[in-house]
Amino acid sequence: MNIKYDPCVIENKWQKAWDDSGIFQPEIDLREKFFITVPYPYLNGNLHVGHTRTFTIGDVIARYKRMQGYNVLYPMGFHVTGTPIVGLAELIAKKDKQTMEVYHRFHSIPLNVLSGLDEPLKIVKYFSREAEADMRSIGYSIDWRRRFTTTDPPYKQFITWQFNLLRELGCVVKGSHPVRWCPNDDNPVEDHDILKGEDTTIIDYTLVKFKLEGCSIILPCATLRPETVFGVTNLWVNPEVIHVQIEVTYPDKTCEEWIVSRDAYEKLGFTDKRVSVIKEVSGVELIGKHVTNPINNTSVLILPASFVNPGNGSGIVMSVPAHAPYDYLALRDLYDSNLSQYGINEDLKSKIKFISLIKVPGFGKYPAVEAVEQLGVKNQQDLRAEEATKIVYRREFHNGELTDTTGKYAGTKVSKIKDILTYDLINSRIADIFYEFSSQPVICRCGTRCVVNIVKNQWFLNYSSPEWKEKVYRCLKMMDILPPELHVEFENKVDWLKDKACARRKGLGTNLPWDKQWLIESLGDSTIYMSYYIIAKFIADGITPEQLTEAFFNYVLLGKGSASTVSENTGITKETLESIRNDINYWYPVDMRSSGKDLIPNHLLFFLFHHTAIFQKDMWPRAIAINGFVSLEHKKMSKSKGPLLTMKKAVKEYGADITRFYILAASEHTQDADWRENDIETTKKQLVRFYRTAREIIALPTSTGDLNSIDRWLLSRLQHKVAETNDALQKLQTRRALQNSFYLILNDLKWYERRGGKKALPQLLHTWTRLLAPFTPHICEEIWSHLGEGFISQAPYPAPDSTLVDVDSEQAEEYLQKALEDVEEILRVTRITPQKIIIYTTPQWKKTIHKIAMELKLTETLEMKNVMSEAMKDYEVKKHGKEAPKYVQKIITELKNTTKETAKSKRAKPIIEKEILSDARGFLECELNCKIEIQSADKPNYDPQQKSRHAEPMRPAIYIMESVED
RNA sequence: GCGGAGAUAGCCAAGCGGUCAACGGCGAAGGCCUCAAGAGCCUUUCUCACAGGAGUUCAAGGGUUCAAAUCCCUUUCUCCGCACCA
Repeated sequence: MNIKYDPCVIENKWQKAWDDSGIFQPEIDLREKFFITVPYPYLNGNLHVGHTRTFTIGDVIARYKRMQGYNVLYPMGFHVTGTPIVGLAELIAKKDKQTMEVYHRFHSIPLNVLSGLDEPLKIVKYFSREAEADMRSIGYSIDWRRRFTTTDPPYKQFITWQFNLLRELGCVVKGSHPVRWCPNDDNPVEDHDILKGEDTTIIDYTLVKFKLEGCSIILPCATLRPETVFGVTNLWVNPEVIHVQIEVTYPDKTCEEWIVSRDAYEKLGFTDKRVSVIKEVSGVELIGKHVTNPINNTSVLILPASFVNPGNGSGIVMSVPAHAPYDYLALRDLYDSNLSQYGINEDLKSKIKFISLIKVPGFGKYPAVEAVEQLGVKNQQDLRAEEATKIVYRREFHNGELTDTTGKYAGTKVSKIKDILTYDLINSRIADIFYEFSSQPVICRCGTRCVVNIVKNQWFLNYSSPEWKEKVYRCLKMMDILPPELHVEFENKVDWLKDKACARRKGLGTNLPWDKQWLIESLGDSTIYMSYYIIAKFIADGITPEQLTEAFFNYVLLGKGSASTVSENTGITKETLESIRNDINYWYPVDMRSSGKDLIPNHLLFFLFHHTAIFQKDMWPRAIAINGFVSLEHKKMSKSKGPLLTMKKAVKEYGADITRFYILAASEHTQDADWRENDIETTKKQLVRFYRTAREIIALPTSTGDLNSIDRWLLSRLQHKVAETNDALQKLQTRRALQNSFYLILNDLKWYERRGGKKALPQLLHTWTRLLAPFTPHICEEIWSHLGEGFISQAPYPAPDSTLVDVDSEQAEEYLQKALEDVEEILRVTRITPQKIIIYTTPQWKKTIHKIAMELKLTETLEMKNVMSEAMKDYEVKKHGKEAPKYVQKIITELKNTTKETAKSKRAKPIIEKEILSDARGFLECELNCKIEIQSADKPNYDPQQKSRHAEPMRPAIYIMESVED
């Protein structure tokens, strides 16, 4: 072995050896299979340390399972479908400053190469080559024969088949949905295209149609609480605002006349209705008129209110003073004002009767009134009005129930009513949906103010279907989710998932087979592609896209039809077809999908939905594992803005094994890992050290003779670490696995060497190297090449060997460590320079009592009198009859505070203290730099300070003689 | 707002009813080794203590228990997702 640890040399060597031997290119055999996948990367940049974490976890499990004897398949592909790559090409083509800067600096792309990446296909080609090189350079055990890109023509055939099938199965429906829209670009606005208002969401208001009395003109009111229509006492119109009377044409050609604000008119232009202005109407004109509440045909008055914002909703607001503090306040403010200018002369106080429609604990009939009074809100401008509103809305929503005022809806929970009522109102044509941003304005990068647009005739995957969801729940029930606490999260997300638009206009991808003007949305085409890895291997052997017919996929993936018929139709030989089908049967389903936590509410969900829709139960995924993100020195990474650390750069700087080790040990499961320069430097030192230790052990001459206690101790301790590591890996706890397989073993090794151990080193290394192989495969191969046969990647993974567990030696060492610690502590506290130290072993009578107490603890009869009566039968104890009760009392208190299990484990064979101390005398003298004498507390030769009294089982007494000159 | 995760010593982070003053790592201090540096090794790192001890801790407050960092309740704070974007 080379003296110096040179990661680069070792890693290149073994990567080549793996590649040449094809050991990561599995074929069907008699072994049990294990199919593990991670989400393929999206290629709008180089792979970074975030990918590194997810992919390395996948690789560790793949390697672990392989060493456990499974036939493991770990494949990889590339995702390029969608808009970001197209967008990136455009940005590069026009030499966008930030893009060039980020991709040059953070993605480490030479400027001359970068400027050439001005077309999507060039980007795909460049990054897929880089990504494969990166993943090879970090030593992933990937079967590269199965690699593909989502725009490959054969893959498109696969997607085409999938979507045709989904449509046949009734999973695809047509509909429309609201999106953020830039009228200038005439396009939906994505998050990164937004200049202002990124956090804005689209809210769906219910638009209730009040009819102006005496004509058919409609005054629509937008509300988030449609149930309150039962409590409307009046409408609010802003007298300052000029409204418009418009003609509204529905898709079914029916026409209505509405009066709304000008803003609302413009927004309506982007809905599924056609609108045109008839004339302007001032707010003042409307005030004082009456409208009919469509829900109960009551007549309500229109009143003036300056708070009505024409930019929000329809510009006309319904007033529910019983349940809306603002409405109550506005009304109260009007009580004393003169409204005769609007032709209103009646006394509002007596005319307008509040209508209660929600019953909620903690409030009486009119929650709004009560809240306003409790908080002492003065008027509409008072800031506490907002607080009152929040309190009322929240309580009503969560605990409220509708009263008899609402007729057939009485008794319904407020939290459930919105969907039901809106549906009913729309059906009877007295309401409509009106979309609005949650906050204004939303500005596109081009500077234009965005609107909500309804994209019409869009294709949807109907994830909201209860039957489909039911299948997914069933699938989840059978699955392992790691960490298990996320199981609930998955179920919640399934519940929450609604229909999802699955077609888009822009980007790379596969056309919707039955409506070619649409492209299949990029998450929809990444749901069952794990099965395609199995087919991909055969496609590489020369099958053309034209041969990949629907019948082909139906046969190989679903087992429908027969090989001979498909062979006739496609020209693919029957044997090939059968062997593809066999491969599918063998490898599928996916045994584990390991992924970052960001993919839970989208990709992983769709992964489950599509599998349950397309495949039979036995092909449904078996497990999902989730991991967290990686940050850089506490800062969030960003592909497009930086900071970013690429996999390439990390491997180049530190080497594959160090990078792998570091990222795996940095954190567990869903917790985020923070990449720190300083920490990875120490990881480097650790591996250098491991290498050196291994080299030294290998160079050791073969030792003979029996193992000593300390050797047995080392090997015994090793078994616990092996067991822990295996357990951690089963649960995908890479951090815990490394803590045990590396740091804790290293610490044992330090103690072992300090104690002068040597004989067990080769055996330790033999196990240790294999234990670490999944994490740091290259360095382990290198060491293994001096230890064992073949590749360590194929060597058996260590399992705990119970025959090597040696409780006695572990207890002996614990005893010794404790004794040493005690001496050191005394020395520290007293600051004595010792001349000689006498250690007194436990007297026989205490051992006897200890033993009796332990036994009684196990039978739950640990009482003073029981111990005493039993102990006093012993002659030695009797001799110490005076001291005995005190010791018994002490031991009882101690044991009361421990569990039975602990007591049991401590009860193991009583150790021979004298022997342990005598064996370790040389060691102790050396450590403490003075003479050590061992005496028994039964009859000490020399005990000037009566220290021997302190001796107890597992804890000797100590007397330190001070050096005279100090 | 909804849903999820979390708050542990200077920092990262384990523990999730008794073996806990609390694994492990980093950082810091002292010592050994060395011509020296680095590496390595040992010790210390909540407070107090010249005999192996004692005291106060695990976001805050309350509770259950013989026993709580660990279980229950309340409060405060942090992070993540909430979609048509991969």
